[in-house]
Amino acid sequence: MPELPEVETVRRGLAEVLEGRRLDRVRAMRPDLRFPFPKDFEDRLSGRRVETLARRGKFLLIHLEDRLTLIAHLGMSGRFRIFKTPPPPLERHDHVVFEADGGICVRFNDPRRFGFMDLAATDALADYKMLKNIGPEPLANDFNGPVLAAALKGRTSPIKAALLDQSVLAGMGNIYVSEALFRAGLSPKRKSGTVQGDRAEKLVGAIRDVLNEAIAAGGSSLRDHRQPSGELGYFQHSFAVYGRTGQACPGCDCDTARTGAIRRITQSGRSTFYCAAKQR
DNA sequence: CGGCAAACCTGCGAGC
DNA sequence: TGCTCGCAGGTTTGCC
Repeated sequence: MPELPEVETVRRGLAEVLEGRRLDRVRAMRPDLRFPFPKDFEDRLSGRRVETLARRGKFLLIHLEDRLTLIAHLGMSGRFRIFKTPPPPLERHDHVVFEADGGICVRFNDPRRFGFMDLAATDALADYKMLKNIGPEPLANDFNGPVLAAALKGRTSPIKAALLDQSVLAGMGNIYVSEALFRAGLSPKRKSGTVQGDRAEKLVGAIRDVLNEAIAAGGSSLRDHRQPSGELGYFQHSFAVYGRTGQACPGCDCDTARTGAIRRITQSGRSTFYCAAKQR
């Protein structure tokens, strides 16, 4: 489910109710998600105060007192929901329950269980296996055309695949890659290494714009995503190409009958949507 | 290094 | 109604 905008939406929603609060009790309702919970998961979290919530790519980082960090990944279908005491009955696939002071109950629900949670020392996060090889944050101030161009230089894979590669760029997923390439006018099949100079500059602008707009909309709710408050995101209504096979692309004067308008192709096993007339 | 298929797991909609 | 199939926002692993 979640790409950077959805994870950022979750981060903000949880930060609002959890920062500064003590976790009275944390319970894992099963032994594993994608991976087993770490040893003493519940005991190491219970009783600790939440300091801040951060995000790195699609990873949610919950910093707690005593320099402990809870690392959470939502996989495809994971979501956090906030309830006030008394909370409603547990639902199917509610796998982790956080009870915080002030009558706050947070639950992690994940039908497919591709998500995971782990604990690490806050000061050792840079060495954490799944974080240490991750690429630059697209919304950071120091991310720009030359940085992206350098990361793509010499690569022969399609630009679609490169942007999905979290070691090239952190946080992009299947939706926002298609949308950003459309905005930048770049074919998803273009060789990564040819995205240099102005093309890289334009792509960076497109990536930042689409991510910022999606965050402002609370993310995209296709099926699983909800803001922690329970509200739906609404950026799905702003998609130009994702899931719009056969439709005309917006703001494009391409000849729908001739180009077939928005096409869907498969790249590295995943759907890509694009306009062959506008994207080169 | 690159590319691809398969694996992990459940749910949903389409088609018969 | 019920079955099968294909598809789904992610990531890793193994193979060529």
